[in-house]
Amino acid sequence: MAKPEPLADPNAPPRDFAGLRSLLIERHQNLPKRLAQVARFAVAHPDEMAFGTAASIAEQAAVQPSTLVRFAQTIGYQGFSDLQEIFRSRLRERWPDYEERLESLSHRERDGEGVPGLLDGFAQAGATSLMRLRESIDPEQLSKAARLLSAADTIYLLGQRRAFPISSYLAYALGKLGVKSILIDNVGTLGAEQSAFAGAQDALISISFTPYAPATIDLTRVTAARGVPLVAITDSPFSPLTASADIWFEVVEADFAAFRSLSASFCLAMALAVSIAEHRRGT
Amino acid sequence: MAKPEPLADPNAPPRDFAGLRSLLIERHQNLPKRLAQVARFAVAHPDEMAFGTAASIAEQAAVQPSTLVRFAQTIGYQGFSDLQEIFRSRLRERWPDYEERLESLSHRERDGEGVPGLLDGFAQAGATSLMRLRESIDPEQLSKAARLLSAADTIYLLGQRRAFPISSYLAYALGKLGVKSILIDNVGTLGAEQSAFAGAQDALISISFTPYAPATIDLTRVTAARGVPLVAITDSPFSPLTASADIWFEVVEADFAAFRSLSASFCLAMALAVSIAEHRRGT
DNA sequence: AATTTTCTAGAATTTTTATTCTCCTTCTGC
DNA sequence: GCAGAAGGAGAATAAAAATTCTAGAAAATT
Repeated sequence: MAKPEPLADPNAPPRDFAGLRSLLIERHQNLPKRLAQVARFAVAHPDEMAFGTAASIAEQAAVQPSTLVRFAQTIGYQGFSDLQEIFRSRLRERWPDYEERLESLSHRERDGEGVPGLLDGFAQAGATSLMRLRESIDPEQLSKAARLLSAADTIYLLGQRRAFPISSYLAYALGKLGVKSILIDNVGTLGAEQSAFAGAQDALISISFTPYAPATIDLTRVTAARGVPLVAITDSPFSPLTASADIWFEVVEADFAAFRSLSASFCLAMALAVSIAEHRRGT
Repeated sequence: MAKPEPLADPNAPPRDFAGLRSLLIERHQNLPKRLAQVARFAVAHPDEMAFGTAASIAEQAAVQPSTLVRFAQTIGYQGFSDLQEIFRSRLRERWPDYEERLESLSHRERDGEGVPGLLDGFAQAGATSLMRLRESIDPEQLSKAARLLSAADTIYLLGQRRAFPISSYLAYALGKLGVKSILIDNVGTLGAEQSAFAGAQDALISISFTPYAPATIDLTRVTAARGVPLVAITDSPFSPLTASADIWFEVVEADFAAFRSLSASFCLAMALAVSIAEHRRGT
């Protein structure tokens, strides 16, 4: 063992931002003048530390670029780039990859914490999705969609595979709200027949996420081409649904363990259903 | 004026993220193949665009680094670095902190009016449900359920009306995870026939909430009576499902505008599905 | 089908950026 | 106030990154 592995090295620098931050705060007073200066700057402007180049940061912190390197090395990192990685990771919201997850999952399982980790993970993904949804949906769009849909005689609902739970839920909710709707469930591949009588006086809600189910795409296209107003719920502006949609919503769901949440999509669906009913009542 | 100032140049590329994003969405279809590919990647992974180097981004987007430069120049930027600056500025601008947002979520309800308030309301209900779920589910129960279900030959899935989205989602998720399952959708009231071959070597997941759908109750009772192990997801200890269940989970969903959230139920379903698969893999 | 134009991959080049090194300055302890 | 050590500035170097260039492939046009 000529080269001791830094597994539990107490001098090893922290790999996460929180740890680094407290380390800087703690050590900052017994650091040489310039290095303390850098430490203060780093704590005060973590964003700059993440994005800037050594030169630009040095200028703002009023030190030499080389001082930044010395600083990083004094703290215990390999160099400035190594240190910067920590600051960048803070802004990266990305979940660890699937493999890494599974790895840690099976490790924690031994300590009797495996399964609850799943529950927490999905709960977290769901909550994140809901937060994002609130920020990304334009109320005006929602209002417009509700107006368009409330004018429809019958609302046709289309969603296959992963989107099917949402379309079937909409059928349930609209029914309860007294709004006439037809669920195109494509049983027996009768989707074309189920949607055959939709006309310009009706409307269609199509829901599809990557990888877009061909049935949804095709049925949506032919139905919209017949002049049926279309509201789409999908996950990208490049989705095949957006082209023919009168109004479309982009819902980006967070994922965990390779499974995307559905919380945000359901939330939007519920809001849509209720606001259609409100519009109808107001008429 | 030898050098015209690009003040109101219509060809000038946007300097803010929102503008860039819509520009990409708009132009992406009349862009060459590779450049369109980059546009899609950029919209889908803005974080990567902000952090990565040209080489790393190129690899992930499956193009050449030089293509990124061409892309940036085609859009109107000086080069890749110039373009990247936009993506970075987005992360610099505002980094919303989680607590603050949660706070605003619970307070905004009061001054919510009409349609936008709906979205917030459902988001809040969903988030609340998820929080409660994390606290109320006993990890040990979940683990036991996963063990029981992973021992089954075929997993039968039953849920009607409001619970149907969940059972149909489970059919999708288990399929993707390579776990044999059958969805008892009761089409044509053929539920009894669909579940007829379930035996002691199989298992049943029944999902039902107040007011419990008669079809779910009846089918569950007769199937469980035949000795099929039963895991139930329901909303009360007094639910008609609990009596015959080997393991049951109580999921209490928050509601808004007379509609109960489904977030927690989905979250539990996902956790259950993945942990069944984990158990299987471990065997 | 032929020709022109546009587009792309990959190598070559230039530029930018981090790091190292040397020499000078500033403290510290006696 | 002097010797010695530690700290710091700035030039020099090495590494990495972006950009440009060129030949060839693909697409569009005639």
